[in-house]
Amino acid sequence: MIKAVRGTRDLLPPETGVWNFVEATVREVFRAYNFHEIRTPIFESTELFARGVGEETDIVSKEMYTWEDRGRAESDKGQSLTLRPENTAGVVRAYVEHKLGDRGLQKLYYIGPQFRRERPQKGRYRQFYQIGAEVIGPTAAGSESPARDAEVLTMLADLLDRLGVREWRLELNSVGCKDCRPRFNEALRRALTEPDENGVTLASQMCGDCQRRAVTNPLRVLDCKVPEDQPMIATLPRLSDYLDDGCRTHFAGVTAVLDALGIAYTRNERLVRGLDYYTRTAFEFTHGALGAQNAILGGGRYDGLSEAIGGPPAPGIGFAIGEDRLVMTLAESAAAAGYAAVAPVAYVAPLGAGMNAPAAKLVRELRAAGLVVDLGDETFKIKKSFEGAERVSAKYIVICGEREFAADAFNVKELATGEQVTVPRTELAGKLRR
RNA sequence: GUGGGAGUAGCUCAACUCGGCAGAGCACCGGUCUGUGGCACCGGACGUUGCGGGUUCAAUUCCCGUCUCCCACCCCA
Repeated sequence: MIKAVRGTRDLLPPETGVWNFVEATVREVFRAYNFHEIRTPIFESTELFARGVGEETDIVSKEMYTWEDRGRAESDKGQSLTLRPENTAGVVRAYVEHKLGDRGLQKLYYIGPQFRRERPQKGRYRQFYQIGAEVIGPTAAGSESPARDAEVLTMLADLLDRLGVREWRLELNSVGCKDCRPRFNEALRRALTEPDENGVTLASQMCGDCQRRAVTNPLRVLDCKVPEDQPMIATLPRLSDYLDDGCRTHFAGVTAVLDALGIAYTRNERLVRGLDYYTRTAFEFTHGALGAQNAILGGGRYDGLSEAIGGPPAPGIGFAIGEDRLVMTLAESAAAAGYAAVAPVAYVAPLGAGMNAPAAKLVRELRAAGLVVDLGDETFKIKKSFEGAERVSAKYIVICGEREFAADAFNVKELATGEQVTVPRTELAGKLRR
């Protein structure tokens, strides 16, 4: 048997109803904040991700689905293409390519599959779905303002509340900018790798991963979870002490709005993000029901990303929601269940040879009237038609035999009560609607 | 990429310890019941025991390999 490949899966009804509920709610909430949808290609030039996401990140260095696309002619050199591992780089590429900055501040959102070749586990798939949004534009359009960060965070809080997600937590930090972060990085590196009076470095006493990170990416030492390392991490320089005035003021601007709106957050000094492009504001919304993959969504500001891929200065802030994980937290949401459980109002049961055609005509009329109607088959015995109606949870069954079509009036039976009435064709849609 | 657990009917699970015809419940299909359902009874189909190899007269069972899922690390959403 041919099966879905490792790390991919089929989404089946009724669960697809929950996904539709999520996406419909997303579109509604994002629209209220005046975001517009953008759809970018599923694959892009490999170079986009190498430059945008960062050559040194795990995503680019070992998790991408990359292949050589053959050239047009035999002699042409092929082009390296990659299935998108995230969507921000694609959106910024489109922003640059279409000079969207000339139209002012852009508020864009996307919903779609992303691909990373990781070992699958709960809440982690090789094809997974992200819902994301980006605010990006020229500085003059206000793209750098902390008001935009706060607006994005507020929108997310609204979305989670509207979806019925309970017990989410917002963790917030500022990771500094291209000016102050290198200073902090250097201080961190020194603290980790400079020998003390006994000639011993701090890093050498930490776990293997941290010893490696101390050299390659000291920032990541901060979110090490090895218990033995925690006391040593506590002695390291604090990012907040190294933020320059601009970053400090910016962060204060974000929290001032959140405080005024009563949106709860936790300052997490050790929240650093894995993609190179993040600057200043970094955040995560977490949820307890997700096991080790507890981040429902993450995001932050990326003021240098446009330049990194060869575009004009275009500060921005965005996030990505792990839709698979979000749906997991919605298992008990009444709103999602209600949305998913839409049943047809009626099941039309043609009874006897030659009844399929007139029944099809009748059903088409009802559907045109805006009703959700299902249809049986003339070969079904009446018992089987009732079972079919039960199976799809129809409210009514409409019996359509030769007698009914002759009289142009139909027996309508409410399945739950057993109540049955005869209704003329012209009044049928009205009866079913009640 | 690393470590641990698990794969038997569409679903939930037995049988495995100590090798001897692969089973139950639910679901499915048909009938009793020809145009009024849900119940009941009777019957049916249920399977390459994840896949491949080995040991054996005989393997779901023991051994080896492999794949997939789950959990954790890692990473991230």
